Amino acid sequence: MTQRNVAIAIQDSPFARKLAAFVRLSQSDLSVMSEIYQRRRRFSVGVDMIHQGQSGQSAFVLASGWACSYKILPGGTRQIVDFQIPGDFLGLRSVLFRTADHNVEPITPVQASEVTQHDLLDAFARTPRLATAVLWAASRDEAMVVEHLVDLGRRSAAERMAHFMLEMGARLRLVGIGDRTGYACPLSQYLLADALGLSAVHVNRVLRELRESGLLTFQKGRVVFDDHDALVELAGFDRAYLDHDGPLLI
Amino acid sequence: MTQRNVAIAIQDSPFARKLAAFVRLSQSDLSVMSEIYQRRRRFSVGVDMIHQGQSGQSAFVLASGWACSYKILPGGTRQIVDFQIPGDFLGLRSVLFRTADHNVEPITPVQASEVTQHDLLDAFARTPRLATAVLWAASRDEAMVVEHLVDLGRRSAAERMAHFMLEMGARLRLVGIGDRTGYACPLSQYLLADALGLSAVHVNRVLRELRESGLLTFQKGRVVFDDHDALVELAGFDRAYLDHDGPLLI
DNA sequence: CGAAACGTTGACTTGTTTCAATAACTGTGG
DNA sequence: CCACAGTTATTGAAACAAGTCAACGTTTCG
Repeated sequence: MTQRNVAIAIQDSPFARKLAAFVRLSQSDLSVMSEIYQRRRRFSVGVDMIHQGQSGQSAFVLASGWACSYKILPGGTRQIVDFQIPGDFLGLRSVLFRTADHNVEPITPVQASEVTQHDLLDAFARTPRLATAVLWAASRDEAMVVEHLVDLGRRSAAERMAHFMLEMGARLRLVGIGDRTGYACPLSQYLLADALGLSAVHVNRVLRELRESGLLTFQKGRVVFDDHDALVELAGFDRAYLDHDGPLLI
Repeated sequence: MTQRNVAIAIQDSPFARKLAAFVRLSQSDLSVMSEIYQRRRRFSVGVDMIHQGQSGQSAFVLASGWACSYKILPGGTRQIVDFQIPGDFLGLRSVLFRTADHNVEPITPVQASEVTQHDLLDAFARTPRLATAVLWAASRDEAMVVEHLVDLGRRSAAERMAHFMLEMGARLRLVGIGDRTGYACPLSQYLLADALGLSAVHVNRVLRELRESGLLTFQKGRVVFDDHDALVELAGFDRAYLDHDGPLLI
């Protein structure tokens, strides 16, 4: 494969497309990326990809499957901070700060490209433009975490659920999975509970409520928006924080 | 003032010290910073520094006073996402994404250096190393937002309060305000309520509880840690996410 | 086929909110 | 310097959302 072909291949990956939305990537940026993009690893459900408190952890670019990042509290309860879907970068902070402050675990079998601490710091030193793009993308992820924080702080259980389902739907559509009517969702009610700060029992009740009022159905691994507009209304969902137009830095 | 003196002056600012913790700043990085650091603006309580939904907003480096960033929900309730104290950078996302996805409002009278959209993008294009440092620092702020999210999702009202007070104490000590015994805190119980996802009435009750059990006293604008160790125990507070050692990128 | 994980539902308990009323501050103008 | 208005703090009683416990049904997978 010629240098040119490699560049073209990497340019079409969901990850490169995401970064290109922030910064125009040079030929050398792309070749650094394609180098990293080679190494693929597989992870099974239940095997931590990143482990809280450990240092020397790698970051990953998710190629297929779902993962979640979470924290465990002293009491043993956990809070899921975010879910990662194909194209997402994960574990950035665990590399930038040498020690992981959270766990990341696959929810389904996962394929991911490993980005070692050395890869990443090296890329930052040699192609600061690329570094800027990565951190810029991370900043968009932060907007999602903030929205999640608002969920937990000021939305009722039903509003949270609606907001969460809409957000995942919008994110999945951005990477070409799922459509306006719904999407395949591998999450258990326990995972939803840990993400939304609810008990699993209450998640079940809220889902029934939403189903019976004709807003949303989540059964057998599939989310169906029965009344998309009413859901948006209920959740106060404004997808502005997920979008932005064109590269900002030329 | 000579070029050299300017560099020395800016090097001593809390903001430069913060960035230098991540990346070794070059002479030209410092002069870009000192240029930006000149323009000081004052804001009174109640005057938005950044307004949700508006574009063309500036970012700021807080020189003195406290501010808070928050979101307003359709129902009129609000969720405070974070408080900013001297040395903090605020409004980064509102510049990176052209449109602000949150509000920022002073809690006390504030002095801040304005960083216009143009300044920032220009600095990013010309000194990508500086950009990396800024975004890296932003990544540490994200760790705080994540910890706050865990507060709201999985900690009881008393644990939240304890965790919040300890975190603010640690942050303030990092910039030389307050000590191990406590700190001056200009927050009202309403502000605490909007940050912790509680009602103001319940904030009052929780504060009483903590006071009566000899853990923490918050009265007349002063937080006193009556039993620091017990508080850390109650909150499950681990300040690791606030610290890190030495510049990671040389 | 059996075991384990996941989903569902009811009855009861708890933490937190809401409403309402009153008290203590803070700052401003007369 | 006091009076007054507005904001902030405090407390009680009642209402409510969500959690816990417990039992049972259903799916998934080795």
